[in-house]
Formats: sequence, C-alpha cells, structure tokens
Amino acid sequence: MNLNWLSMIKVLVVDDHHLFAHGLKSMFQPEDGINIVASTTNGHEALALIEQHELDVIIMDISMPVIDGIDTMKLIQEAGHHIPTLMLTMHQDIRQIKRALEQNAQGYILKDASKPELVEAVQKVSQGENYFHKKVNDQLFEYLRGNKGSTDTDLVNQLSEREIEIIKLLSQGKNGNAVAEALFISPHTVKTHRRNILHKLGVKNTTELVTLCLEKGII
Amino acid sequence: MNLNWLSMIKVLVVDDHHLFAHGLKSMFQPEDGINIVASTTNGHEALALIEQHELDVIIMDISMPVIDGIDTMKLIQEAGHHIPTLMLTMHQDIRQIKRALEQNAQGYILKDASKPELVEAVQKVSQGENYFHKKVNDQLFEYLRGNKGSTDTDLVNQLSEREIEIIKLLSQGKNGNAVAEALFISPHTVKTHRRNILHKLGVKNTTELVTLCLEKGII
DNA sequence: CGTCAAATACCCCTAAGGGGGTACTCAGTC
DNA sequence: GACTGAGTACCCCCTTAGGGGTATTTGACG
Repeated sequence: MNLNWLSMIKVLVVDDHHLFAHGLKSMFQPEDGINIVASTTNGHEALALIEQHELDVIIMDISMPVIDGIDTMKLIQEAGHHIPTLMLTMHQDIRQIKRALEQNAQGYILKDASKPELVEAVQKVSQGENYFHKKVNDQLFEYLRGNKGSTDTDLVNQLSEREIEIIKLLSQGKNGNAVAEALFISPHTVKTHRRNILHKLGVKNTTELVTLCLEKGII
Repeated sequence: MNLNWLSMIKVLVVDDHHLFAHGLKSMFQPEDGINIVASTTNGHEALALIEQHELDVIIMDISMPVIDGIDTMKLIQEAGHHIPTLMLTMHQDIRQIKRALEQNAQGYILKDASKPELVEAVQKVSQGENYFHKKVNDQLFEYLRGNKGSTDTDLVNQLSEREIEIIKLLSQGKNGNAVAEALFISPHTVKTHRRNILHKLGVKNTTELVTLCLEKGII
C-alpha cells in the first residue's frame, strides 16, 4: 500500500440513519482515498465534531428530524466553518435542490447513486469543484426550461396566450383597471378573463393563481 | 475499419465562421463515430438543409448575424423538426444559457472545449441526453446561488416570523378569515399584519407581495 | 356554411381587500 | 423605569375582487 492515510480525504457523515452511515464507513476501501473520521445523526453534534477534527468534506443527509441538513449547514457556516459539503438525499425535489444551492452546497447526490459516483463526488467536492448527480442536473435544467419542459405542459395548454399575458400583469400587482389599460381592453374583459382562469385552474383567488403559476414556471 | 458509416452520428453545423465549421469537419476521425454531413453559415439555409438530410444532431453557434442560433433553433422547431441541438458559443453568458435552455437546447458547450469534450457532447446529445460543459454548469449554479445569497436576506430581515407565516397562508389562496382561523387570531389582526407587510415591502397588493416572496424564495 | 374556441363587453350582486387611525400586552433593551 | 418592536385587536371608510349570467365578433377548422 503506497497510500498514506494522511493524504486521504477526511470526511464527516451526518445522517440520521445509523445503518446508512455505517454502511458508508465500511464501503470505502483504502484505495478510494476516502476516510470517514466521524459520523453523527444529529445536526448539533455535527458542529462539535467539526471543531474536534480537521475535515475535508462533509456528507450531509438533507431529511433529518429536529434540524434538517440544510439548516445544519447554515449553522456550521454561521459558526465560521467553510467545509465543502456534499448533500445526500433520496428525493430530487427541485425546491430542496434550490435550498441546498442557496446554502452553497458544493455537491448534490442521490442515495441511489453507485459507489463510483459517490467516490467521484467526494473527490471533486474535496478539491473545491462542484458535483451534481446527473438526475439532479436534469431536474434543474428541466426546471430552468420552464414553460416548454414537460410537467407544466398540461397547465400551459389549458391557458390561452391572452390569459397568460393577463396573469403576468396581475402578478405585478396591477389591478383589473391597470391590466385593462395596459392591454387596451375594457376592465370588464379583464374581469371575465380572470374569472375564466380561476375556474380553469381551480384556484380560489388571484393570489393562489400567481403562486401556482410561479411554482410551475408559467410566468 | 469495422465502423459502418451508416451507424455514424449525422451532424449539421450552423456557424457563421467558415474556418471554424471547416475545422470541425476535418477534426473528427472515423473512429469518433461522428459525420458532419452538411454545414451552413446561415440560419435560414439551415432549415432547408434539415429537410434534405436525415440528421441526428445540430451543432449551432449562438452568436450569428441576421438571426442568431437561438432564434434559428426556434424556427426549426416551429417547422416541426425536433433534432437534438448542441449550442456552441464563446461566452458563458448566463442570459444566453437561459435563453438556450428555454428553447430546449439539448446541450451547451464552449468553443474553448477540448476535442474529447466535444465528441462526448455530440454523443450524449445524439442519445437524447443532456450535455452541459463544466464551466456552463458552474456558471448556472453560481447564478442560482446568487439569487438568494444576498438580496433576500435584506427582505427576510425586514419581516418577522409571524409575517412570513401569514404570507405563506395567503399565498395558498386563503383569505383573511381563513388565515385568522388557521392561526387562532382575529381577522383584524391578520388585516393589520397584511397592511404592515405591504407597507414594509412597498408592494401594491397581496398578489404582488406573493410574486415578490416567491421570486426571492422567502416562502 | 355551420361550429367552436377565444377574445371582447356589459349587467347584477355580495364578499374581501386595503387605507387610515388607535391602543393594549409583553418581552427585551438601554 | 422608559423605550421599542412584535403581536394582538378594534373602529370607519371606500375600492376591488369575484360569483352569476348574457352576448357579440372574429378566425380557425371541417
């Protein structure tokens, strides 16, 4: 063995599933160059462990009880520690991905990834590079593609061009009269359109309408 | 040679730089499995070429005179052709990247990429997979981080926990009374909170408020 | 040529939103 | 002990939203 343990990537695992954390620890072989020096199931304990060990990478589960992975990350950063963090999760929920990115996660990988993928992820992250699992990447691009993607096609197809135009103006805080002026039509017409839209999409009022459209990326 | 030219990936190059297009054509070796069957410097001519050839992939320069790559892509798609398109450009401008994604570009690569990277990109894109050059990826993630790294902190700090709670419920389409019931407080109180919020953030009504909060990621 | 969806426009009505002001309690701070 | 911000609650007033209905025009499609 010509690998020095000193040169190995020192990793902290934060995951509320004991078995999974243990599995990770035993999974890595010396030739992988990855050494799990500590693990915890608790976000608060993580902070203590960070001050005890010199770490290169944190592998952080997102969905944990009490405080979740992203909040834990926030805690750690606010305590002045800037250790590259690889988020680990079961779901490729776009909102979680966004939250993780906002908190400056260095990487994002799914629990159904293969071992080589995880090794690659840890190595890249430890070198300061980004690593995002392919499925996560695809999810993100799909999200950015917005209107023309696939998930919201159903919604978009239900709405006419004019209706989308009106929703955009309403979302800017314009009232019926202001929208009418902007489109050179009667306030009555705007009212009719708005009512049709609310009925089509089954929402209670303009506020819920705008929430739906923003989340689906229609506007 | 055990490679059949029929099994090669048939590519159309659209680029206003003749030399670059020529360079591409001569760059690919038979063992790369990539065959550039046609090239043009003009977006409109591209459409004609697509109808003449059976293509697997289009390599499209973004910055072109008259009509640029993204508009050309739009033209092609509106004509009913759905050929995976790899966008090629010199700049990693976030706005261009977003425009390309919205137009369903299958991949995005920079002109300073290496040949192996380009080969990989063409192969992935031809198989219906996404390919985004590392620098582009990083740019995108940086952009997503940027949205909330600073701007919304100011906003969040202006709002109390209770106020954010109320905005969340309003965004779900609940009216003042429903919010009051959900929080076990008087409708008057909800009204006061709502008014304070609107004034704090300088928005005209609840609809604009929700738009702002969703875009800034507060709720 | 009839049909249908989209866009336009108006009527009635009630419920909700939103501007203005005032005031109490409670926790934390100076 | 005074002060401040958050959360709570109420008053008056007017505008806007939203439910219900009806109707015309236009263009696309078969």
